[in-house]
Amino acid sequence: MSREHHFSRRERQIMDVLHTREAATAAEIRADLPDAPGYSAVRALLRILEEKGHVKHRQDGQRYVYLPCVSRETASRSALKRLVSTFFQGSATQAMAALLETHDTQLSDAELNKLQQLIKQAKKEGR
Amino acid sequence: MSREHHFSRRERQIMDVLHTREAATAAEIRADLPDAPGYSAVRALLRILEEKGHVKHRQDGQRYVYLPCVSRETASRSALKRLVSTFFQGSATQAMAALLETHDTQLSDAELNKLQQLIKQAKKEGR
DNA sequence: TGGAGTATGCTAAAAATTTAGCACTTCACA
DNA sequence: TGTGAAGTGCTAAATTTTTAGCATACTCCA
Repeated sequence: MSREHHFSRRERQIMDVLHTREAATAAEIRADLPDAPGYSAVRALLRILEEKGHVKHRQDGQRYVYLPCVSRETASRSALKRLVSTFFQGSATQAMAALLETHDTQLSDAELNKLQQLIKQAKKEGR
Repeated sequence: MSREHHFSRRERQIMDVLHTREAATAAEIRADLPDAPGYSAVRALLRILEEKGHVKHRQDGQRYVYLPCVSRETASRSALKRLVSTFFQGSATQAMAALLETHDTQLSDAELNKLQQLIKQAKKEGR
């Protein structure tokens, strides 16, 4: 039993869908899946993910709505961490620089201001 | 033949190792792999990855050194893009905020200054 | 020169993932 | 009230992934 979240390909795809949507039915998940398989296949995967403790469901009327066990925030943090360590030698700054470059055309002044604010705050808290 | 890089679990692990190290021999890769399998297994995977065009090798003396076909920069961009869209509804700003929060204790003033600089620059270029 | 050490190539088997199919339940409503 | 639509549970099969094993080549050096 390995500790790490070594999701299989489909498992990861499903987890991604669940994290972007927060919650979804099997049918909705299926709709978002690349090369979507049959409905039963999705449900089988969900059952497995549930057994492994990565997903839970609640009953909504007569159908199931699935959600990740881990909050989006937690999951995003660990994903960021992995990404930063894989591609940026652990430097969050480099990662942020890359984000700025890639998305610069889409970032409004308002957002840039917000970032400046955040950085100022970080400076204060840093000492 | 699907367009997307739907790596299998091991394939992804290997690609990650290759991206962090830029280049590595089969033995080195194996050493970095979680739950490392046998040496032949790693080599087999590398052969597959090479067939699929994700990895190439050059001969160094009498052994192979493997490298990703795609530069770290390119790969990191697409990884960031995916992550931002999965967890932050496409908002790079939110992702950067998360990076600031998670790593704030580790960010030196110097780095924060650098970031401020980058943001200023983005502002200028933005208009 | 010949044996240990370290490589690669290849193939087939083991294990895991992924999938479809069938049986059954519930609900809505004609 | 009975028929279709939409859902779930479960099982077994198809496919992919993952692995080990064996044959072979090359280098280094005693």
